[in-house]
Amino acid sequence: MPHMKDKIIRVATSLFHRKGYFATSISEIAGLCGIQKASIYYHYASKEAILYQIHSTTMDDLTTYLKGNLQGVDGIEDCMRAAVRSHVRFHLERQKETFIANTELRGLTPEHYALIVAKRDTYEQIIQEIIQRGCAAGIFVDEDVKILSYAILTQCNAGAIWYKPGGRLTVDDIAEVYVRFALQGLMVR
Amino acid sequence: MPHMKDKIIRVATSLFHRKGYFATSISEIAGLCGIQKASIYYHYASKEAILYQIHSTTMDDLTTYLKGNLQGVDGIEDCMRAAVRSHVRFHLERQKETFIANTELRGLTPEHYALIVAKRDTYEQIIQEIIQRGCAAGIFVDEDVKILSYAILTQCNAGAIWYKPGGRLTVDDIAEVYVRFALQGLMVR
DNA sequence: GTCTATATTTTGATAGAC
DNA sequence: GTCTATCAAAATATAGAC
Repeated sequence: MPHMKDKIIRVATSLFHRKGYFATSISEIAGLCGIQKASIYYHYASKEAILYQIHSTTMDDLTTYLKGNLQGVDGIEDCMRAAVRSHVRFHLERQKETFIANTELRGLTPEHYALIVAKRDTYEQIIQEIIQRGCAAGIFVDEDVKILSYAILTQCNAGAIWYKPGGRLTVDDIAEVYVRFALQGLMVR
Repeated sequence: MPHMKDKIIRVATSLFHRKGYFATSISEIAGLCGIQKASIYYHYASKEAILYQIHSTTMDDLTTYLKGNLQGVDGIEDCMRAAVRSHVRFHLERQKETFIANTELRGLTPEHYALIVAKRDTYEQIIQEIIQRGCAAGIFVDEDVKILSYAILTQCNAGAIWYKPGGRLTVDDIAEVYVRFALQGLMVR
């Protein structure tokens, strides 16, 4: 991707994360890119197109990352560990984008909204299928699979809100806390 | 509280929840209240004052509700159950307000932001103290107390996002799922 | 307490030169 | 690929009549 088109995404991601999509203006994005606001429209058709791009690549990368981390893993319990670990790591390493993906859905056009929700459903289904298999096998607790999956995914997202790179705990430390907590909550005693 | 002042809050809460604070205009709020936008300013000094009012009463009510639900409860484990139950119920019963409280902090002035974060800290400390006592007593797992508390609080907030009143599960059903899942994750085996 | 009218600013987006 | 100039619409908020 050309240089400026990339830079616009990086700057917009930073601003959308800090101030929110609606509170961020095209001129602010342009200003931090060192160009005039009219020049933005050479690269993107609208402000919403920038938001959609962020959503789309974030969801694609998240799903690709999960599939890669599940490759060659055997056993339901280990699959679940790998899935939680993958989810947490991605959310901590791409904090700003995942925060936007979780909170700025309302800025999308109805068409784009539907596309992103479909991507999200695909991702969640991979996780839900693992939980489902564990419940059916009797090694996971007998609770509502959707509630369990949302609970686990959301508690991990929390990390992306308070995590500060370079702090007391590393990404791997935090990921393992969530893996242990989620698995302890899931496994029957 | 007088009639219209109340109605403005109810209408604004609904709009902020559905469209977000920045995407909602004063004229939309006024329109749904059946008055002109200028009349809003007789009741509130600014749009931000409306948002602050929502944040402030929601946090106060949340904390009051928790304290009431902990009254007379003995034992660390039962306190934790009561706390999670209280948290989930409040979030499901006051879905719109708690969603705003969790996602629209950035619309506040720096002064109001500091006040609301202080209220939130007070609330979290009550929960963290219970977890701390459980860890110290050796009945809860030996993990980072802040991570655990954020994980539990956030996973319950998730309910407020997807919960539809009148659906398959009642508020109490859902609360008990979260109580069991959180406690199972916390208790040492 | 609500109205009409308006001030002021800013927004997203477009046209056309270079 | 970036610029200047500009449009049209919408925003928050205020002034003053009733």
